[in-house]
Amino acid sequence: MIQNRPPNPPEAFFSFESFMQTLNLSKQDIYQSSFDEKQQVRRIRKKKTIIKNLDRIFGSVLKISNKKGFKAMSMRDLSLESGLSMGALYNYFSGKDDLLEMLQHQQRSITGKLLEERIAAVSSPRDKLKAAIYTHLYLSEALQPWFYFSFMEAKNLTGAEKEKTVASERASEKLFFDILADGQAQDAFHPHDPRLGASLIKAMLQDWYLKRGKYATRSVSVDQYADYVYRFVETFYVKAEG
Amino acid sequence: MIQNRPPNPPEAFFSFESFMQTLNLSKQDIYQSSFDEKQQVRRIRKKKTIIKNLDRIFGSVLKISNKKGFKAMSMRDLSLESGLSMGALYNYFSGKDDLLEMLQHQQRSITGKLLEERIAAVSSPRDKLKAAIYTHLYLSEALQPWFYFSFMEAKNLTGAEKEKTVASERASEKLFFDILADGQAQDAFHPHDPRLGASLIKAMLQDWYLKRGKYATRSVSVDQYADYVYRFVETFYVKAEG
DNA sequence: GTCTATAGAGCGATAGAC
DNA sequence: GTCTATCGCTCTATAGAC
Repeated sequence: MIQNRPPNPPEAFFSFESFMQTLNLSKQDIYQSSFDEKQQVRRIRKKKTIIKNLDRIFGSVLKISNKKGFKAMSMRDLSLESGLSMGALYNYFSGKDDLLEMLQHQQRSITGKLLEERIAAVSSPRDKLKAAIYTHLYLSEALQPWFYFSFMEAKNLTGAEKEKTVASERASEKLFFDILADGQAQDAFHPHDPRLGASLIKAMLQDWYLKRGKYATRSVSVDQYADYVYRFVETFYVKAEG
Repeated sequence: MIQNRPPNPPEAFFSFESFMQTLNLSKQDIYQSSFDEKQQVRRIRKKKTIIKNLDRIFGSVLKISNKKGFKAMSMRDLSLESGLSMGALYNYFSGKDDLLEMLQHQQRSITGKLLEERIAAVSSPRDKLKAAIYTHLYLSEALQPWFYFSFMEAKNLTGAEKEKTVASERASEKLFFDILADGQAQDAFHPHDPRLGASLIKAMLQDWYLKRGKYATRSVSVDQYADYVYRFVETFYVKAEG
């Protein structure tokens, strides 16, 4: 088990359990820094309080919004669900818009960071494809309410938030596009249109967080799903080795 | 072009253009019969008026709801968008609930009817798989706003409507499950788990109507998409012939 | 005792029912 | 057009950690 300088890809790279450890660290960092960055009238000093309350707030926003929509969520709903008073809530954000912005920003930060890191950690097109599929599924498993929220609320966004969301969406699709195109350039993948391919892969990844309940009912684990999706994709794109 | 007793599958079975002719007939029938069935206080006699106005109403409901959600749509919005007065509107349905019910009922009727018909028209597992994929895509292309609406509003439904929607969703997944399972039983398909397979196929079909704008921007036609999806699925499931 | 963090009534604006 | 319910948000007294 204990091993120095793990090979490439490292052991347990394709296991949800070990993925979660990495994620939890990132999440705290991002809570903290996103709160520091906005130099608003800040009266809260204790790091622990900030993280604890932000976690409650975001969790409650997602819970309520995923039931009845962000727009239909009142601040009183949020106060009730989170157990924080109206006054307390407004110490953590400057308004409903700001709250939405924070939520979106954090999801994008975590997702982008981890996807990039883990794809960069491997080298062959085949490994990159596998890493991208697994990591995306692990992320959406760990942060399912965020992913669901982001999808459902996307069409209600306006202005800068809308643009950022669209850009982020495009970037993650381009990531798969690039892997497929590189694989073809290296003669490792079959020459199927990588643009449509990237869309279809994303569609399959998306189903995991949009229909999370269905898969839970059927006791399908994220690792089982990832394995099936990867084999499906591999059969179509990856040329036989040797 | 003119041909007696077309073979199985008939010519132009896999072309969106010819599919549309079948659909337009079905749609009129269903408008008419769904309106006749509900023996409410009916003051409208002329068939032409009924179809014309129901089409306006449903079109408007979908347009507004797909922008801001069905719940957020007021009857005033609908009156404005459809060009019908509040009084006129209430000749066609008894309230917002009833309107929703009619909309859902019609989508289910058309979808179920055409899917069944067209799958029954072919016999081999391979043809059935192809017919199911193409027909589902053609349906969601022709009725994109309906499909989008149904997906987005699903979580806001209650009671009997919710149950019917869930049942319909399950039925269409089972349809793909059965095709895959039959194919395996006949030794025509590889033995990959048909349950997960049905889910993944549905996920890819779903992307067509959820991201319709994206594919339009890229000038991907429904026939191109259908071809790609089918080849993708075929590679994984269908055994080489001979 | 000091000061951070919270409580929750209250304000003005507004959207929807009638 | 009116009227009410509810919205986002603010204000300031005070509870409680140190």
